[in-house]
Amino acid sequence: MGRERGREERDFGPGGDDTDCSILHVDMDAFFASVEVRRHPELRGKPVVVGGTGGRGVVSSASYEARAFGVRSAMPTSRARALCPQAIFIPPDSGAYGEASRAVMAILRDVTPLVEQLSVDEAFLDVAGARRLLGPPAQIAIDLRARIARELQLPCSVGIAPTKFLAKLGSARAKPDGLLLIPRARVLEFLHPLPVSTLWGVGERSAEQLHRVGLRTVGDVAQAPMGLLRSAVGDAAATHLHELASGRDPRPVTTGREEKSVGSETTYDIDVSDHERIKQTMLALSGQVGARLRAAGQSGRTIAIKVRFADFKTINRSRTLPVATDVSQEIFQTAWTLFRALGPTDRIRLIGVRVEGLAGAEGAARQLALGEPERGWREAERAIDAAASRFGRAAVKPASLLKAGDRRRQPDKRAEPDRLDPLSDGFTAS
DNA sequence: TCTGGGGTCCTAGGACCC
DNA sequence: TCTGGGGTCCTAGGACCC
Repeated sequence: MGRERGREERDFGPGGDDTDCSILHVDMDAFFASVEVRRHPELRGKPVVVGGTGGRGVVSSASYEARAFGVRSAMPTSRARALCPQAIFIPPDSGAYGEASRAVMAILRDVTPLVEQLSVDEAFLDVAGARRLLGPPAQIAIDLRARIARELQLPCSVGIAPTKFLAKLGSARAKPDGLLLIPRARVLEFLHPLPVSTLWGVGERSAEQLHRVGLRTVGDVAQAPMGLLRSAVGDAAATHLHELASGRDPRPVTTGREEKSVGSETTYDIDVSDHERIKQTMLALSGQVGARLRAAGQSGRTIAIKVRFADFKTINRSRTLPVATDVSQEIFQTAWTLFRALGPTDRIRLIGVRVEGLAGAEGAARQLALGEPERGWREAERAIDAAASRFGRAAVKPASLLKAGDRRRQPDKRAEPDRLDPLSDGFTAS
């Protein structure tokens, strides 16, 4: 096993022991922060925090300079400010990160079509088939890092190992801006001293359960009797964790995973009691979800809402329709019915709308053929989609989302519901 | 310090069918 | 007249990941 930061050639030359290490895990370093630094070069070397800057924001990404002060992802922005007041705080720009992500993934796919994208900033590659053309995996990783740095000016770390889980551990250990090869012969030596929380699928709760029965390291889990493991985390997880802890992980790198649900949610700056306000939010969220479904040519049968109360208690309610839909109006009507069924509520912090059980658009097509009443809505919404793609989403919106003043002037883009997508309950163009 | 928004997967109970 | 067990679908909750 060798660690590299600018010393790749010596540690990972073609003679390196990367026999049957054909899985690469590529993970961008402090991705959002790095993209911001790239477009604002004056920020280089400074603590940069990307995250919600409103009262209830959390940190999405922190540069390593900010991490030195203890700033971490998912931490409330207010805490990050307390830890590092001199940091530069930047609101997220998902469009920019998506664009950077596509550029990264394109480079990865240039190496091999066997790329499994895990999230916006990480992916697995199986380079077994690329060996003959591009050299041993370690060399491929070295070239890949160099190319991403040169063409995109973005740092990343790469793990190389016999399995996905180990490759992921490798990239984590190599950060920032490094590379780590874990040869098969040294897998257990690497794995067993690590804390149980390193295992994929072990979060705070499972770690607690494992600690409770005396298991603290990955080695402990590998050697634990299955009965004990099952009592701590349940049947399925026990089997899975025991495999991972033993260095086994048969999951292949797979391409083209299908999406299973599409949702949108929003947290209020101040908890809301007014159900009319909730209704407007649901209308807007349903509009976003419907628009994304239609853009993706998908539809789903199950409509789910999520409600988080002031005390952070969170509930979900769902209803499955006889026929899949991609119609915002139908999503909204179902969501609103589910909400009203709750009766009077405590103050609400978050509202979410999600469509699950996705299938291609055949469901929707069938509905169209049957001439069901949603047909009118679908056509109206398609017209809005077309207008929005020409003039922007802000140009078209449901009349009920316009504030009184907006009826006479341009929509106020800063007003919360106006950022949300149109619904067709009588739309207007501006 | 007070907890975002995008998701996936698992469990468990009840309904319903055979 | 009382009752088994398997399979599938639906709903709710929760853990987890990035």
